[in-house]
Amino acid sequence: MNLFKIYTGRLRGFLRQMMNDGRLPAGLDLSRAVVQPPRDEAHAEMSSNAAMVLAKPAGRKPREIAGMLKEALAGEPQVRDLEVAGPGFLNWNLGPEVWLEALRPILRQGTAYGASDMGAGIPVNVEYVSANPTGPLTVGHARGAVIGDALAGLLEKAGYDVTREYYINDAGNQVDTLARSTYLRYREALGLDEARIPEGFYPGEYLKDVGQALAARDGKRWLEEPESVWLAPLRTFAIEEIMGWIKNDLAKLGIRQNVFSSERSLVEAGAVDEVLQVLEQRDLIYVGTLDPPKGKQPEDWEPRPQTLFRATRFGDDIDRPLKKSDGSWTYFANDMAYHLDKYRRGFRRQIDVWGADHGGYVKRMRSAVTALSDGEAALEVKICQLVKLTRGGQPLRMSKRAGTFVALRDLIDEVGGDAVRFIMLTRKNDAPLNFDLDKALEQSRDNPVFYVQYAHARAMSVIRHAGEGFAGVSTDPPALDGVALESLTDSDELSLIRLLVRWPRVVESSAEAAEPHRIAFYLYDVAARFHGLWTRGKDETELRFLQPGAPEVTAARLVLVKATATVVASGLQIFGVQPVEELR
RNA sequence: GUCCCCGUAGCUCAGCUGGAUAGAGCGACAGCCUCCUAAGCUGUAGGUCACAGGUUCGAAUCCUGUCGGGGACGCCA
Repeated sequence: MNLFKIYTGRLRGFLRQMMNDGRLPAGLDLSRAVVQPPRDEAHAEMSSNAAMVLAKPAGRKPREIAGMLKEALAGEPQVRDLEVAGPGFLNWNLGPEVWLEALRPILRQGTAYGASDMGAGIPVNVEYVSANPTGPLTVGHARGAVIGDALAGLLEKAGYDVTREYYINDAGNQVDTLARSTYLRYREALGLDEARIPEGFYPGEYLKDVGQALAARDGKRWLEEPESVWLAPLRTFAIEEIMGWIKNDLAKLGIRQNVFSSERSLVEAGAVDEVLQVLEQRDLIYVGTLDPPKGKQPEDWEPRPQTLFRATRFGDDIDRPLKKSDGSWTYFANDMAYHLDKYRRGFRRQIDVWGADHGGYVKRMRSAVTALSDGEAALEVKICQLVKLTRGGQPLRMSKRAGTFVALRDLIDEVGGDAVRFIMLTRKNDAPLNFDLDKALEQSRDNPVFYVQYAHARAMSVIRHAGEGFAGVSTDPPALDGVALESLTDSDELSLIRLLVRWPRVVESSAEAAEPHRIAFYLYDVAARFHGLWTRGKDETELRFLQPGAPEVTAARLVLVKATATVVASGLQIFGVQPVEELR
């Protein structure tokens, strides 16, 4: 149920008729001819660009086509105030009863309202966070986590079959370094060494906890053993420990991924060899020597023949190495194996959410997915820009080396998971984000979490009041469903209704663009109109939602209030944020 | 040197994939509480959409170039 979709369909029906009876040339592409809310609500309630879009291919003047459409649409019983405007827009209004009736599905469907079948159950894999298991999550990771999870929720709402996935980078040098660093902390926990962490080890204090946990579990078991014995078990132990923290932090944000894929398991299962096979079959692999990188030149650069993937065939800038000089696979080779695995699990559409520092990696990975799937699968990459933490406008220094980086759990403890989630979604993923700790706690219009939650709480407050002191008015959805709505006539009421009715459209366009932040802005907009209406009731008491002595009016307004709360809750659900019943 | 992202009001940012007179918040200024939560609301001021070309009925949006900011550039992940 999406009014704009319905009218787009009708309009295209008329256009097809015109093509059939020769008033328009046959074979026109109608896909760009749509019915939308106009940019400026003052113009009309509905608007179509059809005449302008079709003018050129039809060889007719926009206003001429618009005129024909106007005539056709004039026969629709609900359409009124039809007019051709500007360069060829066709504008019209619907009778208020159409908008009022559109409120009912909101109450009937509850937070399911806005769901779409656009995705048609197509499987989509969204991979996000995928932080190295070498330390706790930072604020930077949180952004990718939140964006990825909200995107997954959005696509689900839009009818896709979404899998939420985390790729554990538990292979390679970094986790070996983790194991060695853990060993030092383990000795420290047993009182053996002063904790002086040499160069080349992870200095983070958090590893003390891992060392102690290990000592508690295994006692002195590893003390006399050589590295070759303890490396693997300590690595496993540390990774499991830290993944536990990570999952815990994610849970506090309401994020639960369905699948955790282990890089090491994939490699050990021979997934990289399969990649090589596929590449060889398609002649996409060769041994060659790369030119040294321009600009910042590594000191130890020497030309060396390497095993290369022909990424340039798929739009990358250079071919990419698959093997390190010690003979082990590059991260890229492993990652190819992982994405091949996702493809073989049935995902033709894959989305990865990465940090800004991986921007240079996008082309090669997209190339890889195209190559490995022979063009059947496509990878989209959402790059998340940096988060700048401030407090009262003053930047907080974040340095991993100095150990003063802000751990995600500290941020959550200070401002709460919901605030973290919502604020991280108030910017597009590819724009930098300022996160002000004071703002996140502020209870003002400046703080979008609060502002949107307040709208929901206010709505619920009205419904509570109605339930307490209004004879003849029921607040149950089934009872509200039968209520007459004609008394909703104020222009601000109708304007709020039109905004609520746009919700399914917002879901679809946001999902199509893979931009969850649009939901945040929409919810803010809904909140603003609701607060506005509320406050008008201060002066104009006849506009208050609850009208003693007028049960019909009160009931109709309760439908609107309930619908507002429902749409807000439906949006927050996509974000994994709990709508609050009241503010404390 | 190459590639990617960004540049919109004093500040922080939207702008529905090319539409009509470019919109919010903050800050500034002027107002609104006997009353469903003033934790809110209303109004005013503020713009060469970085710049220059191009594409077209129409450009903040698409293309090219320039300037400015950020990120990336074999054997880290």
